[in-house]
Amino acid sequence: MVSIRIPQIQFEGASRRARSVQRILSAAASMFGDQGFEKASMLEVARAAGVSKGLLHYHFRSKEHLLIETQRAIFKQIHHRFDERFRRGDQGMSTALDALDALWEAMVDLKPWAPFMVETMSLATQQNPIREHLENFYSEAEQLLEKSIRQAFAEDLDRLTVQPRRLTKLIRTCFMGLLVELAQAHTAEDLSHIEDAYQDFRKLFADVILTPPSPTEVPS
Amino acid sequence: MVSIRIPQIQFEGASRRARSVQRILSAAASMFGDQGFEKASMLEVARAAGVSKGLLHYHFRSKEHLLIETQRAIFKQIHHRFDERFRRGDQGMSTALDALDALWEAMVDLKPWAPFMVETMSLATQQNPIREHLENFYSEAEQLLEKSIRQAFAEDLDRLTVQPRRLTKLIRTCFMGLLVELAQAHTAEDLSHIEDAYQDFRKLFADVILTPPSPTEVPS
DNA sequence: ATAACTGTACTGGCCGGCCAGTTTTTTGGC
DNA sequence: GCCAAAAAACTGGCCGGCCAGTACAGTTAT
Repeated sequence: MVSIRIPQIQFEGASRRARSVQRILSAAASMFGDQGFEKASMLEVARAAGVSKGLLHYHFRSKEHLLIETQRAIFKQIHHRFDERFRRGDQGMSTALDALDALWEAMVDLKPWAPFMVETMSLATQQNPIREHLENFYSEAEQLLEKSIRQAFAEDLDRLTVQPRRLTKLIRTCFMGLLVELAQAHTAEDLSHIEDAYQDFRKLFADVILTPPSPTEVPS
Repeated sequence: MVSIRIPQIQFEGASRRARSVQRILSAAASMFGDQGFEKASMLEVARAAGVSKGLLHYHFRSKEHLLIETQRAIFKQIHHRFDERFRRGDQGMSTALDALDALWEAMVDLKPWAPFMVETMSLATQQNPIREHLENFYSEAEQLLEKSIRQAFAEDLDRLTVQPRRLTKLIRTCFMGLLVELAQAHTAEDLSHIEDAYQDFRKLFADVILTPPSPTEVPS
């Protein structure tokens, strides 16, 4: 039997309905991440959530709808964590690098969901009826990222060597890579390597994107 | 019916057996990439390869073995393309950046297999009997990358601001991200954005990793 | 003569969806 | 408060279809 570690996604409503839905969504993210969408059965998800299989179809039209709603919940969670870290300006969070750190910390916090995210990344590349939905989520996340970047870099716009749009794509790609690595990490050593990688990315951004080499320096 | 575009993986043996195996492997990579490993059926793979279902089980013990062999063939292909680009020193390919370009070009050449690679990345994060095999492939690829990096940077080792081991992880992460983006790209516009992202990565590496900021410059 | 290959038929298991029936919660009249 | 009655939430088993794998007798290429 697979380890059943199910961190809760969220606690918004205290109604019976809301609680059940949350438990199902959390279990779904776990099972879909651990076993893959196709391999994980509705019965297993139900068992992991501690409810009956019928209830899954009562709250969600189909297995695919369950996946979509799970994805939606995870993205909501990411946005929430990101806002929480970044918006609470209690530590002078104002520079672009702080925003980057906020995003990274949100991702590390949500590491348990990384395998599920990678699964959806794979599903988004395949030919299936839910691809459009998944792409929309990623597109929305990218727009949020771009907005945050423009906001975070507001006071440093003139120091930027790369336009915000292009910088968004670059950071998106970085975090895609980091997400995959996070999902594959098993040991604490793996994790520290990934943390190193992030710190290197951070340094690259700090040195080149924000602070272009002094103009007196002549490139080869 | 799904589009059946099946670029050949390889043409090494001209024997009937070899030809059949190649066609099956190519079809498998296509179908597993398009539909996912679980969803794609052996019958569909057989049809796409233009052979009978029985032949699949004649050459491969099981569906999982077919996946492993497909993955092995793709990695072989990547190594081959990389060597082809990098080793043929007909254009003064000698610097580390040229090696990076060679790797990138190999990946772009093999873009049709990107969805399959992403699928295996996802499978590698999940709990299933083939994870170990997939991880081994990725581990071997990383070792090859590190070897190439040490070789490519041989004459610039003293200019490096990051140790080769750590640089390897960083580049691995970059290319993981780029691979995911490649797999999701549909339009030529998408592709050009990804190409931009690579060029930005390249510039970051060129400016910071290889050419540290002049020591007179004082960081904040 | 041997290896490669086809086509069909069969099986054993799994799973998504469905539904008839049960339990819990809410509602509203008193 | 209290108690039906209605509504919502929930259960568990059934069904039809799909699919990996097997078996095998016959066909084609080397």
